[in-house]
Amino acid sequence: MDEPLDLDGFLPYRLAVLAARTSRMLAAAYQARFDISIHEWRIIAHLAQASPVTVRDLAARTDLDRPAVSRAVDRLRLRGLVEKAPVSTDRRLVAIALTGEGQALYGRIVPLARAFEARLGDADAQAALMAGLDALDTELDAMEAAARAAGDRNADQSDGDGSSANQPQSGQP
Amino acid sequence: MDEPLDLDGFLPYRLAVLAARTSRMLAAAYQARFDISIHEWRIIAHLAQASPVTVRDLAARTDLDRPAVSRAVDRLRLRGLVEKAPVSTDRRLVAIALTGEGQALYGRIVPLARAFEARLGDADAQAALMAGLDALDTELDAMEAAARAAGDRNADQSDGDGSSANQPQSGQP
DNA sequence: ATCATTTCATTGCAAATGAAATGAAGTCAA
DNA sequence: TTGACTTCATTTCATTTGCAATGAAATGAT
Repeated sequence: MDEPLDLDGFLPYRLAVLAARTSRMLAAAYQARFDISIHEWRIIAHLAQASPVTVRDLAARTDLDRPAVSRAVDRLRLRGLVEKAPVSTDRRLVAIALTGEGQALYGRIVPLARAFEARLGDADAQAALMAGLDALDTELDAMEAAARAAGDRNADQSDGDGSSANQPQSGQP
Repeated sequence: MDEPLDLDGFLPYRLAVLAARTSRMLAAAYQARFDISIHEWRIIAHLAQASPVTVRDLAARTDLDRPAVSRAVDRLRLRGLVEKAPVSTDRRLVAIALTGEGQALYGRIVPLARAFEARLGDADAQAALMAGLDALDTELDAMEAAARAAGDRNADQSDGDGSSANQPQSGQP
């Protein structure tokens, strides 16, 4: 090895740090006022968009693992923000939806989220960044597909549940 | 509120999900083989670049909070990968450096990291994404500076330690 | 129909994390 | 010099998370 990695020029690192920072700053807009964690907000936002949703689908859509979703949903349920119902066609499934109270809370947070996003740069800059992220998404999909096609043992092991969780996500662009 | 937020078009969300996914897939390249967590890798990578470093500076550079750094460093120390030494000029400080073993491990992971990055898109695409991320970084800095200048009570509270941790980071471009 | 396998949501366990607290050391003002 | 205040790394405490396990339900093969 000739030179240490230059972290500031290393894309995965740069992406991770800025994403964490962005999340933290957005969360600052709603956490103290509404006592909602990042995971909980993400779940609420998805439920507001498509409802009811199963744990499995919610996990895929939010890029969270299923225990995390299950627990976050239970926390939200304790606060009357979401409700769960069995699915008659498949008794394994649980249908999760926002309550009226959850909808109201969502409506109060959305303006904060929009205002925050508006400060991240003008429309052109944001469009450019989104295009870059879309391209990255495509590359990651390709990498995962290649790993599956190769039947590579290491990749199979490390992708494990992640691969199956991502599959429906890729199917819903 | 007229319409629910379109999460796929919401930049902070898109960024968070792709960053998490990227990190997870990169981590898959080294976690099973070397039993190194994402935080630990980040710390090792920084120590390989600049050493010795204090917990404070390491926390700032890795965008982690100080307890997390302190603990990760202790885990790495238990494995003989890093060492700690007091700083004679300021007894509060602890100087952290990679051991020979830590350097060797770093050297084995770097090719994996580089190979992973190379698969994230061609040089032009990556450069465009990095440019977008740099612009975002600038916006986030500006937002934090504005919050501090306004002396806004809410922003001060939620930024708290984060602001002071980010300060040296901004000063080392 | 039976049985093997897969899928689902939840739970258990151990480890990690975040916020607050702590005690030591340093800086600054009077 | 003393005392107030700040900074540092670590620890405590409560909570969350990740992985594995679990039991129920569904699917597929025979």
